[in-house]
Amino acid sequence: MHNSKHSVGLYHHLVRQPHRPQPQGSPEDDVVCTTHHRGQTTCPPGHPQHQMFQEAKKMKDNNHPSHCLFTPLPSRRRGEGHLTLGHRSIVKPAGHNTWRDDQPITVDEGSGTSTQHVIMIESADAEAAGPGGSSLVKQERTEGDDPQHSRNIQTGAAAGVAHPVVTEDLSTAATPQPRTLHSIAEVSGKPNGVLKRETDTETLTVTKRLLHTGSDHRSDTERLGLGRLGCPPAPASEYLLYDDLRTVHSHLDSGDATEAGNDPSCSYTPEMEPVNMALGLETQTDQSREDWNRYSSSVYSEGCLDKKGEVIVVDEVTVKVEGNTPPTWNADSHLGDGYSQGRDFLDYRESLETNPNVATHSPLHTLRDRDPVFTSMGPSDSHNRVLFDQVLNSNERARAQVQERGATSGASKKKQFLCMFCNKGFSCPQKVEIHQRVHTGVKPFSCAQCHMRFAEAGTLKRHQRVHTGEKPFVCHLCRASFSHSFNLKRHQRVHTGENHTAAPSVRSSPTSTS
DNA sequence: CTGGGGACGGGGCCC
DNA sequence: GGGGCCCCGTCCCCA
Repeated sequence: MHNSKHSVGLYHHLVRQPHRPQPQGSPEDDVVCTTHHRGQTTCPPGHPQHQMFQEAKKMKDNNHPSHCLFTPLPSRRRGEGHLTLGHRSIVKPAGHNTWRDDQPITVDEGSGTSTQHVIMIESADAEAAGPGGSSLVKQERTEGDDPQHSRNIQTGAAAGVAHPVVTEDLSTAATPQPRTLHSIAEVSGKPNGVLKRETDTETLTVTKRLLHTGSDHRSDTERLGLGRLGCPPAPASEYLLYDDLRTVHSHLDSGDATEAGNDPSCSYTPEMEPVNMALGLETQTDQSREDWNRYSSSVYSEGCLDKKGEVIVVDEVTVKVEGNTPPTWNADSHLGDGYSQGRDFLDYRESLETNPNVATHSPLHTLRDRDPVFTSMGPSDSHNRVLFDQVLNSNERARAQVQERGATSGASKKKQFLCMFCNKGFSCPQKVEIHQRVHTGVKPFSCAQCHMRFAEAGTLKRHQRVHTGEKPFVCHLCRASFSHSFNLKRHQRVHTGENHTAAPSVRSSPTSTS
């Protein structure tokens, strides 16, 4: 099974292709729905992921730190792509099952309505294109606005500067419409950057993300609503991302690799709001939102502020997305290989299959129980449903087994705080919160020098020795110094002749202890 | 073999 | 005394 870790924004569901001529005369600012080209051995030239891969490679070749690809702080600080809405609805013209040509989209922003034109050129075979389908989307803004704004629309989609997300048309989803799934893609971080994608496939291919919006210019901390402990804002500003079982997790909001590549400062970081992360499986019913808020609250409640005000910078959060997909349709799983650093993400499905607590903690269950899309699946989706239930049932059985074991051991008492994703137990909630960043990709700690992000404060502190050149760990035998304590210890094995590979690992993987 | 990030456990401090 | 919070040490892994 392939596990890959990406920063959100690496793969963008909708990616602008500014410099590639489109086959149908699409303008240079066309937005392309990036999906998976199943059955294709090579990525099509226009495939945004292919492009991003190339651009990322280019950046890497130019010695851009890899993280720069995903850290467009300045753009964020300029306010580009910030969403202004906490909630919105998009009205699809009646009688249209799909968006085509230049249909205006009315975006009800609550305070006003703007009209956009979305050109969607659906792929010939949406399903063949993989989850999410493949569509060319052009959007125009007819509402009078400044050119810069329009530019933001265009770039925001690709750059992920905004918080490109895909939302679900709840009003539509609430209505039983089997075989048709809806999603609204937030192309830009601004209200005008909205498109709606609708596929008529019979497969569950929804990639939906509810938006967190806020095109304000507050600091990231403020925008995130982080309080003293980085607590999230009220539920009204929450947003969720959820994929269905078949949705490729690598439907990431990409950065505009082209722009990023052109930016010598590596300042464009297509990051998402922490809560936009591809946790998948969530829906925006009130109940589930509340559940998620509880979760996200815990996620951001710890250590997100720089108490010293010097080096630990709270900023946007890089979100990692679990890129595993079923092998049969994960045509793009390789795309993340060039970018990931550190260990791979846990495979959600794998964790779900082994997670005994998934029945009570996994958003997957929430999805099944509450997601209007999920529940609206028609008979043709029964197969998916069966598979899904099989997974859940196995999880429940495992959960019961673990509970039995826990009842007879003291471990359950000592590590009573369980990760909602992998069910790993921890001794205190803070540990869980930190641990869950493994799954969520939340990295609240940003280096002021290089904007690298870290999930833990200690890691940032250690990282900064890279900049300071401090190497406090000195070998007393050879005077070699190291910035990393373990590197010293490892180095000393050279002197002792100890085979560092001989020592068995006592650290268990996050999935092995559940 | 080294550099460096990810992840986690443990301990200290404070309330 | 217990829990929350934070820091540090440690190990793993990859480049």
